[in-house]
Amino acid sequence: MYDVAEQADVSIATVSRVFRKPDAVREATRERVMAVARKLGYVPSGSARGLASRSTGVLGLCFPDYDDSTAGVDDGEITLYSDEIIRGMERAARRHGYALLIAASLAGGTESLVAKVAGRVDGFAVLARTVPTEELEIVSRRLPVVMLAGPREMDHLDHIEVANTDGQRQLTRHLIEDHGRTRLAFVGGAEDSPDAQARFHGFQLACQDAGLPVPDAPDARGDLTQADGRAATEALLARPGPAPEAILFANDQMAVGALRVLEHRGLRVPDDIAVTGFDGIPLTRLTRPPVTTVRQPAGRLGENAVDLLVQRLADPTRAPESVMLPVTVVRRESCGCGD
Amino acid sequence: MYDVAEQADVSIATVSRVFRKPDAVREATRERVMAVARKLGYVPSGSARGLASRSTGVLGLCFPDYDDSTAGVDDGEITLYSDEIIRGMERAARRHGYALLIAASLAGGTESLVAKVAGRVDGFAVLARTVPTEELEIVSRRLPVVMLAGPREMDHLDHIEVANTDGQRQLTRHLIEDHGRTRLAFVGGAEDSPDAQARFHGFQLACQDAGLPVPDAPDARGDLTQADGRAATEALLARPGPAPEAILFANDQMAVGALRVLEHRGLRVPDDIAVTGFDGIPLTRLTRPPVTTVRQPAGRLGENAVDLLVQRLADPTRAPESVMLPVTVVRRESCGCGD
DNA sequence: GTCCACTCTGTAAGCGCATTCATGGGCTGT
DNA sequence: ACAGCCCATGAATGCGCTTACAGAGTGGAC
Repeated sequence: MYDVAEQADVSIATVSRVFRKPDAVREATRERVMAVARKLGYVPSGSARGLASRSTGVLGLCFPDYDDSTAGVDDGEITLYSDEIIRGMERAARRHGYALLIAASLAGGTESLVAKVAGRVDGFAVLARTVPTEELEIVSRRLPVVMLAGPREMDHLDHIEVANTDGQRQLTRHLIEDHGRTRLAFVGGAEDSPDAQARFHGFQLACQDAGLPVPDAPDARGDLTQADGRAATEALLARPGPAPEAILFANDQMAVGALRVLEHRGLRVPDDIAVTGFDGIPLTRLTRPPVTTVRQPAGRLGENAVDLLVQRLADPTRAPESVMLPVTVVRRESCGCGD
Repeated sequence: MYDVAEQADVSIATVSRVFRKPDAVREATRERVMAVARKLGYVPSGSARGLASRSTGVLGLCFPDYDDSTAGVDDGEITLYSDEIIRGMERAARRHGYALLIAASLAGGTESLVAKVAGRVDGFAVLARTVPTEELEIVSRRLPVVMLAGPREMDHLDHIEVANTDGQRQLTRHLIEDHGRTRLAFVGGAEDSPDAQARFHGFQLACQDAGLPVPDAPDARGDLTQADGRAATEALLARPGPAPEAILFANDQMAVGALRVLEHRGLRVPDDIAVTGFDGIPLTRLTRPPVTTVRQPAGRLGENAVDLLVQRLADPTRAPESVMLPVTVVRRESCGCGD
């Protein structure tokens, strides 16, 4: 910048103005500066600007590394949930003039989040359970943080969640009322998965609504993978007594896994047994039969996150907001609906 | 930082050391500082650090916004190519201690890339044709840039591409030699799509290899969407003379589109006519029949990009490198292979 | 011709941190 | 007990930019 100023025979302040508020500089001067800048290949330092202006123009997103968890064994088979969120955030951020900094949670100890993201952005979003609460607590005192999905752990943060409970409740009701299934089994996720919990709760509510017996716990649990879906299904079918008329899974991957087991056993879906999932991953529409599920608006999660951040940046005194994003029951063949 | 220093009764230099080189500070001091930092919720400013240390610890990625182009009409049906690249880069970047800044190309004029990304990162990758060459030219004088996919436009940049030509050539040879198809039709992309061009060229080479007539241009073109795939297929079938024994598409989306048309017309795939795609998107394995295609290693594109950047950062004098990533022919039913 | 009101540009003071260099204190060895 | 060393720390400088603030020029109204 100093070089540009010198060669254009102006002060660095003017160079700065040319880029920040071009209107404040006479046209002749501006063009002269621009020309020199181009010639010299001037690239303004984001760091310096950030330092001087106390804002970086960047928003952040922290998400878990799915490497060895939900990713689904079948390589790249699904658009990962977080991919959609990233995309949604990127779009929205761009609209607002921000860039997006992303970082999967790193094993690198406490320093990680703070050093990697918090110091470089004007605000950021965190996928629930990605970052230790304590650390969030600290960081959120310095800059806006919005929590994505999962329950609201810290009530002074903005927070966006999807209507897990309501979605599962609707889906269950559909099974009961529209398809007359009453012998239902629910396959949950790990006990510490809030989403899976909420979905099970929705299942409970629907049972209650219909006057069916309300179970205390899922009939089986799995780790949200296809393999666990298969295992859970085997387990359910091995139970004494009549087989369930429908199995509701806490997520799609498990439901898809179940399909294979059922087919293998000669059980027809949905005639002999209905199957449902949750999440709305693309895979569900491509299986045979296509799986009835509940679609999560992952992209909108990201967009809303940016909106909240931008709003809070504009007015830090706003009251923390908690948004509940609606979900959509997607009826397909696996529950008995035509396609 | 000044506050922390004051309350911990040390100088700011010591606070800095506690975070940068903890070993250089006596343990007692270090813990005292850490305690105060935690108490105060100290978050080091990335900008200031970047300024002082002349490096940001961030790598960047510029990619086109697929909003209204390749995205595929079927909402979220595919893992977008760039999603995989993002993921690959993020992983690799994290391994090397970098964070990732992403920005889809923005309509915001020339200022955009430079202001948004270049100034904030230590180096970045660009998906081919995302950024005007001239702008890249300028920026690449200041920091490492690696070009992803597409032909090598600037020979002083590091560059990674996938073996489009070779892949299509192999695939075509497979069709000819292993399935005995000789009446082939190729559906290309837009004329200014280097990837599609390269693939067509591979097709030409294979024809030549086999002593078949070598076409000058694709038999049809489309915009890489399913809709265009359908249209192209209709067009081909409407031509006078015998129908082709195989249609090779420049990408998967078009091939998938074709499947529907063929089924509708009562043509069996692959018995009456073989179909192949290119890219290896997940969708291809889920159609009926599954589509033979060529898988692109998108994730590895991203990882390699980071590797190149890191290497160049370590040694700016290295000679520019051009990496060609191998692709894999994935044989499935649509070409006549068993599944 | 004078004075005022603008417009455009320059001056200078930081922004929060890393880092070099100097300094002081403790320790070793004698 | 003293010289010599090293380790831990502090003081000071600068990274490249933004942004009041002030100053210089320009034009118009009187």
